[in-house]
Amino acid sequence: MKVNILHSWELSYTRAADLQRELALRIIRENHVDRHSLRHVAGTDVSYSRATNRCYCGVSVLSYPDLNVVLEETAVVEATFPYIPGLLSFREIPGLIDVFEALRITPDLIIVDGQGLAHPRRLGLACHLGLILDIPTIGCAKSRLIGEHEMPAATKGAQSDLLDKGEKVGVVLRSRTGVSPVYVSIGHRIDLTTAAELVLNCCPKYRLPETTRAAHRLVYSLMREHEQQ
DNA sequence: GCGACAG
DNA sequence: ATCTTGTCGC
Repeated sequence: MKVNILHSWELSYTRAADLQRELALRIIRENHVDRHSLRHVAGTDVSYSRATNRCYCGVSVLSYPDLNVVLEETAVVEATFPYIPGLLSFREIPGLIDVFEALRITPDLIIVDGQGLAHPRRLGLACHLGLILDIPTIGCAKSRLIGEHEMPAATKGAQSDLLDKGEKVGVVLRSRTGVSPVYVSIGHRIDLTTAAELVLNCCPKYRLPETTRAAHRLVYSLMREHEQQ
């Protein structure tokens, strides 16, 4: 599919942070997802090899609402940008761009493994990727980057607000009864209520969305065969 | 200065 | 994320 690169990926911390504040102004917080015409939901993930300094990137496209894998694509690139909290997208997106350029389907929605709006400058990985692909995205992270919240009830579906400086930037969602919650925030072209609802619909059995689980299996097995471990 | 800190 | 086996609990 077509990808708008938007900018360079070799930046200093200050330049990258400035760029994030600038790009954040372009994020569309209104819902553009029609849950009734939703057919293809994608999940992305990246695995790293400490030994070879390589990134294994992948996307799994699943049918919705039955959640079966219909198409997958991968890419292997050298890691250039280091992991810096708040700048994750500069580390992971270059490889993901390769993946989406090779993908023969344009997903209706992407659930990203990381934060969206729940970011210090309101441009987490999900927002950044959504802008570049111009596709609705949701950030679904396994742990917190910023914000305060109470713990939601232990029952699946329970949620509590994630607040940062008084702004509601996401929800802490119990995607499965009795396990630690996930952090959901909007990426691009969707609203928080719809985002939480769709993430829940993608978690019929486990804590993480089936999209994320499929993408994780994809890149992890790819790394294993490439590294011969 | 100190602690926090997606993957 | 990765380094790594078994083990506690529903």
